[in-house]
Amino acid sequence: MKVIHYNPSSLEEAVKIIRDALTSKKLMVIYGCCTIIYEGRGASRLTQGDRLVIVKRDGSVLVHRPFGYSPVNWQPETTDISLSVENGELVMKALRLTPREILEIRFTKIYTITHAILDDRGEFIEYLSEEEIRDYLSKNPSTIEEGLITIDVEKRVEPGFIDLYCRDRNGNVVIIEIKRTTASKDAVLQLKRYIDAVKKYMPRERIRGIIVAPSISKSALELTEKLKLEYKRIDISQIYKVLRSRQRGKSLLHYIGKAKS
Amino acid sequence: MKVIHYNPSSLEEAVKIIRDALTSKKLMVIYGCCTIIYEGRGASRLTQGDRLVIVKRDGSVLVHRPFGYSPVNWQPETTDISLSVENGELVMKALRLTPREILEIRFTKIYTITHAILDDRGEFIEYLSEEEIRDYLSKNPSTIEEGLITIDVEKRVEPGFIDLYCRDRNGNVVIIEIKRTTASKDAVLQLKRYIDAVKKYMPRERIRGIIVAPSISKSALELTEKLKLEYKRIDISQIYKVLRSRQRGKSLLHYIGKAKS
DNA sequence: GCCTAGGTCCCGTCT
DNA sequence: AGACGGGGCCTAGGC
Repeated sequence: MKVIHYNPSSLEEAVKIIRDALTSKKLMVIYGCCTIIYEGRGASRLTQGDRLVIVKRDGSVLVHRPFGYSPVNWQPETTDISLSVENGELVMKALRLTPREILEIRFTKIYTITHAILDDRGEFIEYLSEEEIRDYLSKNPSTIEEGLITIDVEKRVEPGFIDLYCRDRNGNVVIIEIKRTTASKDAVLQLKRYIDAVKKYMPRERIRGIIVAPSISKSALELTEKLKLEYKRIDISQIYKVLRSRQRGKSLLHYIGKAKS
Repeated sequence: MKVIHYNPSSLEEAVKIIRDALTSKKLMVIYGCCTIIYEGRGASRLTQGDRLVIVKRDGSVLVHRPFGYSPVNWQPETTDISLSVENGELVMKALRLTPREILEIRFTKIYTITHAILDDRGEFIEYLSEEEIRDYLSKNPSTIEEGLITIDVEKRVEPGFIDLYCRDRNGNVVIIEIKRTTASKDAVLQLKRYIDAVKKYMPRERIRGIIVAPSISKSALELTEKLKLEYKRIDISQIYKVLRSRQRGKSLLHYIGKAKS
């Protein structure tokens, strides 16, 4: 990777450098003093100050202030970035079509521009996404309850997708909603919706519903009881350990996340 | 703003530069080749590649790949960033305490480091947040329906907060749920929960529920009808114009967002 | 294109 | 500290 670094002496020069970087699809970082206008789903103004502006090769634009995780303004993947100099300001406009939104960055001063082509073909591997936990539990339903049998995974019903559609040792239908983190009231209501939908098709069957999560909020647990649903705690780090031991070679650090039950 | 730019010739030199920038609370941008390990609420690995790493003065860390809005790995506001050189790699560890999470960036090569103190005291002004729309509608309930009177705003009931608690021209209680963008099924269910909660206290009254939004999804509209609720479209750009005309001096661009009804 | 659901969501706010 | 809801959420997947 070769990083090229400029201290443009004028905004006109900066325009040339930025235009070059855009056409050659480089990643670009600008330190500059700017004001920002955004209009689209919402609308905002940011008065003058020093910021870091990042333009990526797919046209995504990020404006960062000196603190905080989130960009103060942004545009995800724009096809259309225009540049001009107006009234002594370098104006960069990033237009997005759906939804129709415009981000306008007006630089009064550009301190430095760096750009480079990043050679990034790295593989991103995620462990213990909800999907992975669902896969594990669908193959090991006894983790949830002895005698449970998985009938369907991600079963489509009217309101959405049922994580696990099972039957218990007594032959009852059991609908399972999995959460990777603390289950909230929303999760319980989601489960209730699925049960109501399934009940329509089997009005005479007893249908159980279980929230499966490492922890649950107090009000969510109350709601669970009120709606005659169940909550089953699972140990994520336990699943993690089992999966790790099966994937020898992929050595992982000790799992440090701990959720309360 | 003074941006300082380095091309460190060794990882040891890079450590010194980064440590300096950290202690003087600067914003720092690193172009480097690295692998990344994250463990916390989830866990991930990213194999080797060129990336942009940003460290802000509050200790937030962002790792960006050459495309996309989202950082591939991150840490929002860490108190503890440690640096070392191990086996020919510069290791930066950012630790967060609640939730307990660790981000480990292992650089095999650092191309450039820039850092600066950004003087950013700009004011960020947002227009038409849900709160602003709610304020407007509470003062102008006839926008929703002729004869409507606002009784309470953000009224606390068991499941949460009712946006607007009103009475119509016939004296019926009207519960209003406002959405700034397309209303989803969740919004409709939220409204239903509020109505059910209020019905407990006034079992004999007729209680109407209205979803107020610039647009609504097809299935949400069906659910609205099924639950005998109502949907009222509002024109955000109209409210925008009225508010703009009242705030003379704050000239705004023409509102470009258009949501379907 | 719309809609649904997840996310290391982040973030503010309130208890 | 947990809990709850909003966000220009973003992003992936289905239809």
